[in-house]
Amino acid sequence: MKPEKRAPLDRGRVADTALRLLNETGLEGLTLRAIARELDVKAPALYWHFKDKRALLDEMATEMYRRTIAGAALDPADTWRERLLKINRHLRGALLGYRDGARVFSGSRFTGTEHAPELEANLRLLTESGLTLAQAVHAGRTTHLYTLGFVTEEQGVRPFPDDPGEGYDLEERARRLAGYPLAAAAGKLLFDDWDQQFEEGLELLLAGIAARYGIG
Amino acid sequence: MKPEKRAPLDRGRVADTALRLLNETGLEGLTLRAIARELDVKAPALYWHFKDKRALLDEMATEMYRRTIAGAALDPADTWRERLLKINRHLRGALLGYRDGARVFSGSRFTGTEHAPELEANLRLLTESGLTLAQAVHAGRTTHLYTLGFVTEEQGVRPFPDDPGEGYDLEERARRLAGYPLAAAAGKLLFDDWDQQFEEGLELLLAGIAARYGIG
DNA sequence: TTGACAGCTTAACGCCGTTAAGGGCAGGCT
DNA sequence: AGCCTGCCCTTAACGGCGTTAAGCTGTCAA
Repeated sequence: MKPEKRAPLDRGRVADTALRLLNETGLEGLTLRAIARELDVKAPALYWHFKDKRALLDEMATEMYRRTIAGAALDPADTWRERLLKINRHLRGALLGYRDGARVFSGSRFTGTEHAPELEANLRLLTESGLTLAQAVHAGRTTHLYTLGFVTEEQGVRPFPDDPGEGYDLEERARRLAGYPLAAAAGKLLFDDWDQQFEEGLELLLAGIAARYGIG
Repeated sequence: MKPEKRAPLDRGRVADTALRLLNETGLEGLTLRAIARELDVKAPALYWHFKDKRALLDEMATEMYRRTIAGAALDPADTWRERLLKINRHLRGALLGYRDGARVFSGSRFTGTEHAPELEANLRLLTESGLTLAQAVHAGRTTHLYTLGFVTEEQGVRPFPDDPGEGYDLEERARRLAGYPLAAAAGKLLFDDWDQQFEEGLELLLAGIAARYGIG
């Protein structure tokens, strides 16, 4: 009965395992020791593959991005509108797929240049739709940062991807805000139906891009 | 020679001191021991005033918000456009006033109901400008989350409030992105002139609100 | 057979948030 | 005067964290 030798690690396997573990533990509980245990290894072994924990988190964010664009199926015949919608919906979907996904993602920097082809394609599509390069950058970045801000908030209030409900006591909130009728009434709008909230914000941005940059 | 007795602590003094210290140490270095040392006290003393570190961070965020609206000078005669501009510019300014300000702020929940009057006033102004309550909520929330996302990114790239420059090597970036001319050219647009970038995103949102909700 | 080097372990360091237990000191009651 | 109560803080310690130093093991080329 041999001890069933483990195959040697590599950056990819570590990042994959860490991403899987993230959904069980959350960012707080995602320790190097826990990741190492999952890989049947001791914590300092990870330092052979990553300079430090930041580098591992960066790799995780990069992998999240890889999976985002892999599932996106970008059609070169998209209109600028469809493209911006797709990108941001897929980004939100990918971030929601991991507990604390938005916090991990927006705290990290990509490790390689794998994001470049997609960025290039998007900029090309937007400029060919009649935007200047600067306008295309503004449009892409503003929607991107809105999406990050939105999902960060969403996951702050509703930490678990599959959790249907609140964790946030709306009744209690309404009681505290008696005397502020509009603010109180805003509660169910603010903490309900995240999908529709997100879509509405995107629509506002797209309408603004169309109006301000004069494209259809 | 008496040991010059210290006045007893309270939540406010602790939060103030922690906010001041935040600018020296950053969020990573903001430990309970460091805060306690600054207050001439030992770390466990803080647990008399706060249930745990989260509660202290929440109080810090609330104090940041208090200072934001204190400096805002909201005019009841504002148009909806001026109001949304003011709110979000002031919010960004306040967040930029602290190292990791956006991360502290968006990871926290307010401790009281002090934000209610301002929220109520803003909703009233927006609805009186011709928006439904739901539209007002969408407009306010979308701009708010854009601002949070923007400053989070901004402070991630440029951690120090007073730091004029980059920390981000644009030349090296351009070299890596050779072969992706649009992406490469986007670099100086992306990492330069943050003020103007922020304003442009706000303008997109305001244009979208005006267009989609049919107000002037 | 030797040597180099990749890939891992063991041991330890200093720091973290947090808890348990108790000390000092003010003010009111008897 | 003596005592009690409750506030505000200290000392000591716990388990866990990221990280480093040093050394062990196996593989493979010379």
